[in-house]
Amino acid sequence: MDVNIFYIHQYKFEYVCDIIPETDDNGNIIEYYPQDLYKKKEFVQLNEYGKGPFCRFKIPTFWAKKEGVYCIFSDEQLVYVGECVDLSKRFNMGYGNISPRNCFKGGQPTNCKVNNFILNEIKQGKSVKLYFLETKERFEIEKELIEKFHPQWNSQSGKNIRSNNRVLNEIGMGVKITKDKCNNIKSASVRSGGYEELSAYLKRITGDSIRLTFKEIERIINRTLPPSAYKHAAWWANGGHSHANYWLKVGWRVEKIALGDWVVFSRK
DNA sequence: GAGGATCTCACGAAACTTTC
DNA sequence: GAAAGTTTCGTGAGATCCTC
Repeated sequence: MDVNIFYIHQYKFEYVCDIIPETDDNGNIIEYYPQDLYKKKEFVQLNEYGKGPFCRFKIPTFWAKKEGVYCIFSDEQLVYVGECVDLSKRFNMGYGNISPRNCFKGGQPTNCKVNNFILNEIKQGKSVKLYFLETKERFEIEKELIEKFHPQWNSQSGKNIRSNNRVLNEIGMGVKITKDKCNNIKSASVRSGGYEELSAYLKRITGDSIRLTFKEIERIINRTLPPSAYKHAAWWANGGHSHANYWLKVGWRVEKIALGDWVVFSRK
């Protein structure tokens, strides 16, 4: 019997390693608080799991560039299922090493959550083991396992559904209702929140790029920008939001952004 | 109730830093 | 200088809130 093989449902997972946090000379786990190192910490809020403490750990680099589904077990109990395109990166740069930025909103709360949970399990004397299934069908299998086992650390909403839709889209079966809704310019113009004025303004620009301050944009749209525009760079992403269509549809994209200060638009 | 606006999550790419 | 490691940013997508 191969002790490195473990069947979860009908899938053959390989044992990767035990997760072992770094310890000091006395064998005590080194806990750290990377959020203190973030230069802009005064301007952003910690995410739900950003408070820490966190630990550092690594898995063998043998697992680099391996795409598939991973499972984390705590004392023989399946606690988390995830997917990745590179297992080594996911753990050695993601879960195993929390960067300062990731403790804050707009960072990677899942990394914080999993790292902190692993630390707590190990502090309670439990052993945390990692298993991996190399597969291209990572989204489908991840979803299937989460639905079947309801692992404690997996969130119940958002990602799983998104992953499923991503798969459907990738195989050409997705019905992109959300995107179609966003592209419904006729109704959007009725409730555009002033962004039509921004479209019109950009349409009149003759150069290839323009830098506008937040105040200038507010004057153009004749209202204040929403708080999210000040807090989240994601608000300015070129897609994924209905308001982005107001600059995209006239051939512009956001090139650079200084939150709360200015935005550089450039022609697509 | 419909649909736009906002918030949040998650991944990967890019940029930057460190090590050899 | 190249490779490896680390950190930050950009993007896409779903959930929820809000307005009409």
